[in-house]
Amino acid sequence: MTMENYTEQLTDIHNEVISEFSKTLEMFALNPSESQLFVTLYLSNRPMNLDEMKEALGKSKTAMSNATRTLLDYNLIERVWRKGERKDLYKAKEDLYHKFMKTYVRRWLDAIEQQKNNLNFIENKLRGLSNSEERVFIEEKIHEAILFHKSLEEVFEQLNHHEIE
Amino acid sequence: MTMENYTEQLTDIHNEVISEFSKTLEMFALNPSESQLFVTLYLSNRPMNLDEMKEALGKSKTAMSNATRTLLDYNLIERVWRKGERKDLYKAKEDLYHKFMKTYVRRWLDAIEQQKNNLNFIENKLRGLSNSEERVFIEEKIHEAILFHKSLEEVFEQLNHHEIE
DNA sequence: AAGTTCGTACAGTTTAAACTGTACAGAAAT
DNA sequence: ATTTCTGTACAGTTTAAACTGTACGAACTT
Repeated sequence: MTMENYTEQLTDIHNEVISEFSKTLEMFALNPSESQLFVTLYLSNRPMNLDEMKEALGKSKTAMSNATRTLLDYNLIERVWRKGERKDLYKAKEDLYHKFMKTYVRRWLDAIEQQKNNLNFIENKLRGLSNSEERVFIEEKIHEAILFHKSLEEVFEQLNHHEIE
Repeated sequence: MTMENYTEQLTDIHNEVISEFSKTLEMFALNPSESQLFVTLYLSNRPMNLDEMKEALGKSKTAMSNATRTLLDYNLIERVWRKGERKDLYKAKEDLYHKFMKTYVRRWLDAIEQQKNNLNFIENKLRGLSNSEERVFIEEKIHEAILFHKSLEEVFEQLNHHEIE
């Protein structure tokens, strides 16, 4: 096998991993650039700067800048300092599974809690109205919806405590 | 309180519930029409036909037709027969939480499994290549990614068995 | 201080998702 | 058999997300 062939095959595999892995990450409300960038950093044996990312994914520098910021927010990557290096460097965080679940589940739970609170507020507003068949029916439905949200919260809380073997 | 005022307030509450509850459902990869339609059926005390849905949500009949089909696929609503009624009638399924989690988690798991299998395939392809520092490094990363997928599968499997109080 | 370089804000473009209106096939009614 | 009605396929439009290129402030270099 020639040298060109070998590195070419490695590059292919590299791209295939990005393609597949990022599909999973996109399921967790990351957009394509964010997902692909994370996997790229994850597969890199050294930290990368914006220009290298841009080169690696064939996208604009702005897209890379935005994606890094989101991934930093989500605590999935970190900035790395290196002496004499002017450009910002980033690497994927270690301990992928825990970091990922923690961040993801947290965002998820926050959103669900918000909606649950709003439903509670609506329920209280409804209590101020006088009785009617219609009112009682809706009240019951809202109550059930709130329980549904509570169940979701409960089950996602469990994800936070689930240990990887 | 006048009668107009009363029903108006009930309508407001109705809409607020649709607004809030559908946000939660949208988090589970349902689109706006599907989410809103589900909540509408959920809050209705009787089955609805396409024209009633269209009226209730202010959207096109085509949108309602598409949304019902998806919700049927996801097993979240069911068709109801009524004597002498020509139009198709639909209602939300009972046992919201279990139906919802089951469908959702199933779709989720199927997708993750697919990507895990693809990563396994890539890993095997890599094994065919001769050794190098680069190869060993990537191989390790792919392996870790597969374990990540396995953990996700495991934890989502648990959701299927989680019981509502 | 003047000149570079870096990251990001912003406005504009492209691409994809959501939605609409029309037209039509199949079923029901007359 | 003809007409009416219902659900959906399809093509086209609107709206939102993703992305790009330019411009510029801040930080660094000379």
